[in-house]
Amino acid sequence: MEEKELNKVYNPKDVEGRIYETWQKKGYFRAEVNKSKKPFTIVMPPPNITGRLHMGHAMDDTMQDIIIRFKRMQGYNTLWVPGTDHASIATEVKICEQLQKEGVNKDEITREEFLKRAWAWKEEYGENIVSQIKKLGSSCDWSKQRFTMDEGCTKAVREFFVRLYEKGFIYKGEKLINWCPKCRTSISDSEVNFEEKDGNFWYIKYKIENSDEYLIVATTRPETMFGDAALAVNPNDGRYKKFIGKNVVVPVVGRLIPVVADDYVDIEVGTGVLKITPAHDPNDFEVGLRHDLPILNVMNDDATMNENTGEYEGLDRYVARKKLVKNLENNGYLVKIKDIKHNVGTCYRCSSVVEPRISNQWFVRMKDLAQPAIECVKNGTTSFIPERFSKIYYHWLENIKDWCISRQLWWGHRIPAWYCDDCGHMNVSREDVKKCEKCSSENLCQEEDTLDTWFSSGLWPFSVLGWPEKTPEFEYFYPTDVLVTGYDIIFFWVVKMVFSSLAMTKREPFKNVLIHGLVRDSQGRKMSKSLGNGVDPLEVIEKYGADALRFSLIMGNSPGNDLRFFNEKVEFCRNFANKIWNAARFVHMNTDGKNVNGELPENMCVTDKWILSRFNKTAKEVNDCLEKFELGVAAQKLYDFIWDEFCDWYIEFSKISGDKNVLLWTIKNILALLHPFMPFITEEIWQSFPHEGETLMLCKYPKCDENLIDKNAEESVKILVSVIKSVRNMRREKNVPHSKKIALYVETDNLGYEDILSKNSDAVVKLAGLKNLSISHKFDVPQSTTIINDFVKIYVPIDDIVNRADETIRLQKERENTLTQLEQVENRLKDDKFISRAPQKIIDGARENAETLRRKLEKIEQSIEDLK
RNA sequence: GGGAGCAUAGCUCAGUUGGUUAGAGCACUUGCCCUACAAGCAAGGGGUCACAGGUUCGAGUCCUGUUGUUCCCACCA
Repeated sequence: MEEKELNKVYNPKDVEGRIYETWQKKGYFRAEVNKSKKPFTIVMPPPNITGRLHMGHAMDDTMQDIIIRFKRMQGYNTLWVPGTDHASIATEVKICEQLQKEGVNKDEITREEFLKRAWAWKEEYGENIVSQIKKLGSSCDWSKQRFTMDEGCTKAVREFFVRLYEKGFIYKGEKLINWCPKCRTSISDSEVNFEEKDGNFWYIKYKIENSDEYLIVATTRPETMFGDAALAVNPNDGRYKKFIGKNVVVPVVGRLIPVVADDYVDIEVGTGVLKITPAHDPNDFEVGLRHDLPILNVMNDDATMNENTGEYEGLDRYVARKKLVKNLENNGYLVKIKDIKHNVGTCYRCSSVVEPRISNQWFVRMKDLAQPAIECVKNGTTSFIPERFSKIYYHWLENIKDWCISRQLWWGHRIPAWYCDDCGHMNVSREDVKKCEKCSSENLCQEEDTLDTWFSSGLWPFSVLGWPEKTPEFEYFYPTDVLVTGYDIIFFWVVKMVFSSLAMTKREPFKNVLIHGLVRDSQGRKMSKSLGNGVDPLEVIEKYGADALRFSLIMGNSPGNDLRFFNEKVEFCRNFANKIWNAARFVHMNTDGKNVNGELPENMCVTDKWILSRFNKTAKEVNDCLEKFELGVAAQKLYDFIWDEFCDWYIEFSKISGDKNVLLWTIKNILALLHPFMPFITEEIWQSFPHEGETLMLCKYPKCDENLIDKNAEESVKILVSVIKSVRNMRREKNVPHSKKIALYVETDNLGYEDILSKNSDAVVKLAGLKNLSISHKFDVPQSTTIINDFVKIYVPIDDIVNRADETIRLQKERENTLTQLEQVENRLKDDKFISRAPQKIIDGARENAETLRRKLEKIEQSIEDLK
């Protein structure tokens, strides 16, 4: 890139692709182990290979890129590892859909054929999202890109599984799990969403054996009756005490089951009698265990009724329900039907109603693994930002249940267990087993089930660095510094990474967890496919540019809070980019070919000193905010400084006076300070100025230089600005257009004020639209309007517009306002408690303020006097 | 049932460990092409910081309660 003329309007499309390619080609994103430098590591949450970039990713990746660019410019050896997730259920669903389109059913092809398709799918679409992430400007080390099912990750998964198994944390057993009949797999508790749906209570009579008496049970799922193992009542329920121990007849089915007493039964709910179906309800399962009840499964994988349901076998659960209710009604067992609303568990992937079901699955015993994960945050090894999310994290871990990790899917990490056909022994091993370790038989078959996706993504922060090998990368870059993710994924993912990491590496996976909210639509609704309200980040980039999108997702947003997405906001961020672009054009016009090198001169005028002071203060604030991950505030500070102080004031001043080296110095440092937020435009402009080094992204991040903080200069410019603003204000009040040049008399007995105003009179004349500026300690200007600001008294003679009566009224109003303010301050200063307890700094401030107001009041009163 | 967030200008949101007169963008009003920028410049109007108490010299900020609202967890008798 060479120096060249800049267009009048910034066009991101001409810039972004070209710059990104250069960055990548030059290898600026690459990180190598270098023990002489301090590492800073972020591992990107891997997007699903089924995914398309959405606003959530855009925000997540922008946050990470800002942090990583900041740290890179600070001199850290920064590594940002990207990658993708195989997303077992989501991808399997896609493959099945693809098959269906060809008229093929999943059971009609072999596992091998299926996997071949899945890999082909991954190859074809898996990189889509990667190219989209690049469009954002993300500076990840693409040479270290990983995939949760690549060789290394697979090795890590096996190592993790076997180690947990050997320590007894993994077991296989018949337990009640959530079953999705559509995906035909088990899913974990956190993968179930509860949705409120309309339903019914069916009140059904269960006759007591050899008696005319009966108990009435209210149920929402009558079809599970076939699996009833008992009725249960509360032992303290007087109504039913006499039935405890007796048998009842299951209607229609005719089977005898006992009435048991159990505290779980709530006397208040329903009829106070509960049917116990251990194979199809988690609570019933527990009750069943306590009373040693038989477990009778009544459904198939696809939620049709099974062989235990007689004539109902083969019917879908809802068809069977209808038929059964009819049957109950016809035979006089149905007492009544009540409409209710209740929460029904649904699959987080396909939204089908989940069937709780007894099943033989693999589990991780969580309790002992959870404890260190709790400790890790409690003792501050890992911190949540904002802190409040640690509460959610604790609550979840403290109430943790065993984790069902087996899935009846093909796409994923197949569980490394081999069953011996001869002796039945189960071989669990890191390597594929060819021979039974017990009987040496070679008749082995591997477990059909695969592992939950989160089982492998839980290892992500360390598996991507080479674990279980002790690679140099793992030794150097691990633990990572910060994880950036949304609050919706704390249970799914964050907790799993923490406990897995602690168990395997003995270290925390990351030092900080920066949590952000959801990106919502302009009405505050969640962006979703079904609502069709999603905004495509790529379209936004196309229209406004990546920098504008990035800035709009960050500015003014605080950690952990949701963000509403408005095109208008992107628009004003685009305008901001354009503002900088034009400021740069101005600098070029004033520096090109003029022997300006951007080195700060020895002697500077007050406005130069002022902008340097303001810049350094801003740099300090921005650095502080970034260290604390307060990206939204940092962006806001940059916006305010660049637009208000640099563009609106400094550039205007610089048209009159000031060293062009300071102008160039300031804009170049502004570009550096802004670079992590808006990487493309800052790089493009920086390249257009004379520069050292190849790229802005590897320049030193500006820090606050205390030597350039200049309190006097700031105070002086405050006076200039105040006078200029007073005049502009008066123009508006009196309807004097800027084109009408006016004479100005500034009265002050402060030599400092006089000095600063006379030295910068050109600036005041230009910016306030004056004919001339006179400064003295005393003026007598008849037929003039008088402005009294915090510093000086100003006379503006304008014959045709001054009206004595109006002037008096205006000044009296002014007097009232000032008086009220003065009273407030004086009251405070009269308060002994304030004087004795407030810090000296505040008291001094108040005194100074009172003095200023008093002087102002004096001047106003005198002016009123003069008008008489 | 348990927990958390939010409530600030017409709208969307900032507001650092409590500190003088509470900010921004958009929208609105008025005037401007002043040779970087009309995707702009200048100026202005608009707020009982949800309500009620409390702590404090001082509360948008801390504490308690109330109301409204959103979300998370638990839960399909």
